[in-house]
Amino acid sequence: MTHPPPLRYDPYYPQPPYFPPENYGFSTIPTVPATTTRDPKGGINTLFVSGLPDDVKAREIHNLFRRRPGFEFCQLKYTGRGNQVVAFATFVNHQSAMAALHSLNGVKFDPQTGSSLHIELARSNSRRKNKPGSGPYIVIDKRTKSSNDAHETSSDDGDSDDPSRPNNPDSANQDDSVVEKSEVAAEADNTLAPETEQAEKAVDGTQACSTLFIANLGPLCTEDELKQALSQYPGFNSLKLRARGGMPVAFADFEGVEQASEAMNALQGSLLSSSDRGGMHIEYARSKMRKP
DNA sequence: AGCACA
Repeated sequence: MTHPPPLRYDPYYPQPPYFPPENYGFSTIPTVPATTTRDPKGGINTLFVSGLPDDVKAREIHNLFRRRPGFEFCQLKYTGRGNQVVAFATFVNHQSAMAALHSLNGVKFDPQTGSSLHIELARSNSRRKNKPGSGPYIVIDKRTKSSNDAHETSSDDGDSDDPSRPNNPDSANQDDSVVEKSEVAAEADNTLAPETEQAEKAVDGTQACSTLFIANLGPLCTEDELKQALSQYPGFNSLKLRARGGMPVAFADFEGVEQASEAMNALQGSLLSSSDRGGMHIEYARSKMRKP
């Protein structure tokens, strides 16, 4: 017998996906914010990425998505057949996943070969592996050492934690419930580099800033507790916690926008021990913290 | 939905 399903996540969902409450080596960072799989239609927050060269590294996939607002983690999967490599990138919500999809779909991934990315919504959300020590990206290598390319059936759905089935882009998908294709014309021949210098804007339109605004904190949140969580990330400078009336808010200053973004993406929606109203909500602050 | 300190 396993544990009874916790109803607190979504009492309206008949079989809520169970996210184990263990923290993967971290004391203050939970697994996934509570926004994960809620409604069936807009609830997909994982992207399916194809069109990758066969020598792609998981690190490259991670670097491709890590700056996108709301990014959580990704996994690279070497499928058993041919040279096909696919990746999955998971975001905090459907909205941020779509934003990343639109900004990266069709982008030339390798100028040498001219291969460009094809990104669509995954058929189901990725779940973080239970294995401790899993970093910000995960590699699944199903390539067989012996030549085994004569099989027609996909043999990659053996485990239940398989997030989504990669479909061959050349063959028509015979699903009766076809995932709607992205409305972006993928024919556009844009050689846009993924790392173009642009004033990074978050999903909600806020301007990137090296100071973060943190809300949805519990009334008993302490500065030390928050500082402990933030100082795990490089470039963390200082923290200011101020309680205005009821809910406290905080400002966390980082060396640069990049470091602030990293911390925001990593900590978005995560719980502190003092949290009582759900995970932290983190945005870019409207102005940088003054120098001490 | 909540953004201060100078």
